Amino acid sequence: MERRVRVRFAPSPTGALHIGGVRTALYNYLFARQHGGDMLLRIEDTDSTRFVPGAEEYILEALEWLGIGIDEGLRMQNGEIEAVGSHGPYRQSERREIYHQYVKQLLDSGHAYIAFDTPEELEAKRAQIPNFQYDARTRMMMRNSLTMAAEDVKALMDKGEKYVVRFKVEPDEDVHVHDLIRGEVVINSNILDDKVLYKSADDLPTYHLANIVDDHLMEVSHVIRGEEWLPSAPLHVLLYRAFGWSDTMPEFAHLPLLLKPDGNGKLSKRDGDRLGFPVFPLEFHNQKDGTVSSGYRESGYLPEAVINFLALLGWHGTGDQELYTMEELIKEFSLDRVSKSGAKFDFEKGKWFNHQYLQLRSNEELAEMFLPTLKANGIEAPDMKMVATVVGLTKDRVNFVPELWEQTNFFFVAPTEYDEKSLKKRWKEDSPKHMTELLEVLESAPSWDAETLDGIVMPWIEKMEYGVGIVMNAFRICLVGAARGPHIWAITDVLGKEETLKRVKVALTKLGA
RNA sequence: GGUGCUAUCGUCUAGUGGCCUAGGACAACGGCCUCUCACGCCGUAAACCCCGGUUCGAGUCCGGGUAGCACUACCA
Repeated sequence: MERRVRVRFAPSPTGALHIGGVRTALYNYLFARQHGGDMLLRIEDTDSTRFVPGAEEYILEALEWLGIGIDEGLRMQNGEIEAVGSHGPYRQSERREIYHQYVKQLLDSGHAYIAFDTPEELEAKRAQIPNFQYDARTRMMMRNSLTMAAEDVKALMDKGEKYVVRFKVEPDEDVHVHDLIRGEVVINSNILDDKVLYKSADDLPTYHLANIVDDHLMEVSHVIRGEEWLPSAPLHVLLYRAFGWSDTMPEFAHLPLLLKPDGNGKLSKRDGDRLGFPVFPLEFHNQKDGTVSSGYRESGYLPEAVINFLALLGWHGTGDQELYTMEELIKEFSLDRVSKSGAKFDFEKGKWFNHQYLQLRSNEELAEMFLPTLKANGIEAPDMKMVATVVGLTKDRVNFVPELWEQTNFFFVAPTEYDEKSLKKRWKEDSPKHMTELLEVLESAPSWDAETLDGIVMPWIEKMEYGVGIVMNAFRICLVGAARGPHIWAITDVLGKEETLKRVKVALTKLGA
């Protein structure tokens, strides 16, 4: 009996979508596509205190930008959020009634109980007893429906006293979790505590309950999530069993964590700020705390580069291939080739990926993407054909679109000053004389194309025995303002005869004739 | 503290008992190309956490240690 593959990505709208979360979404997506299954998106907003406005839109927009398609649940379509599928609603905050029903089932079957202990009382217990845990050993000394008479419980509830529902974990049992990446993980139930399944604070279930109920109801076949969930997986197995859903319990796969590039620990938002790279796919303006976080998209990353980079952080194909399109990833991906150990986030390699994918985009496309940077530098309405040409001449030397500016600025703005180091090395005593003569040679050019210019300038240099490097580098300084840039005839080609000659003349006046 | 997971070049990783004098990529370094700066190409340096065991043979299997990480909330 082969079940239809259905996976879900279930983020919490508590801020921008972390890059580790993006990778989890990606792996889910690849797995779903490969098996011809469904990729669902569900919003896990059961913590009303941590809700951040705009986070949900952000998450959906980020996935859309990256090309991680959603088949069911919530998705962004042309800037609008839409819900598709027959297993909704797909926001947990809208599923209260459903959870009520299942909590009742657990209560009725004796798998859960009501507890009146306040957060303050629990705090006191923890302070009083070292390593205090609400479990089989301690629950009989707490204020709950196990220790109190039924009528007292009812009385308290009728009085409106706040209470939570806790899962009753049976002691002394080895709970087996089968993990597709790690194999069999066994944990004794003694170390598990009687987790709160339903909170009194906001009349919503905790993650654990909502997660199991939803995955069951939404017919999820595989739960692919971060390793931080591995310790609570036994609890989830126990919950499936308590509900009587063991037969259809999903398969688990716990992904390795993304670690800080330096030092130790999990990659965090702060690392990005500290080391100067984005930790989020898109720029995010947090309305709750007023912070702004930079994003890959705004930093000039191409979505396909981010995807490729992320795919290889914790997964590797069978050969030496490093460059993968989404289609290739869908074909090649497999959970048993996912690493078990955490991966330090190597931002440098990300740059390389972007460089690779930048080369694959057309000059016209890149010119369009370059526009905002040009505008920021005061170039308002450039000739797009010219921009495309210039981009084509320089794209192989940059990793990001905005970097194109430092490679091409001299095409748009004539140099007003000249790089000192270049002058020292390339502007010789004879340079003014050479440039003055070169001016005449160029003036006489029958036409203004690379071939013609090369055909008259080179023989002239040779005849005069000036040395190609001496003349050309001085010429370059006149046009660029420094000893850098593409081939000189490519530059003159874009600049045109008039501008080229003008720049040489200006240089002669500024640098001394 | 407890429980669990993990452990190959600086980093991401290949490696599923002999093909490993450990392969690839990023970064680093050197060279080539060249009118410059880059790109590109070629090359160099660089790793099996430690100790036992199993085996004819261990990076690969087992045990112990050590280290790192995660979890240990009415957060997810």
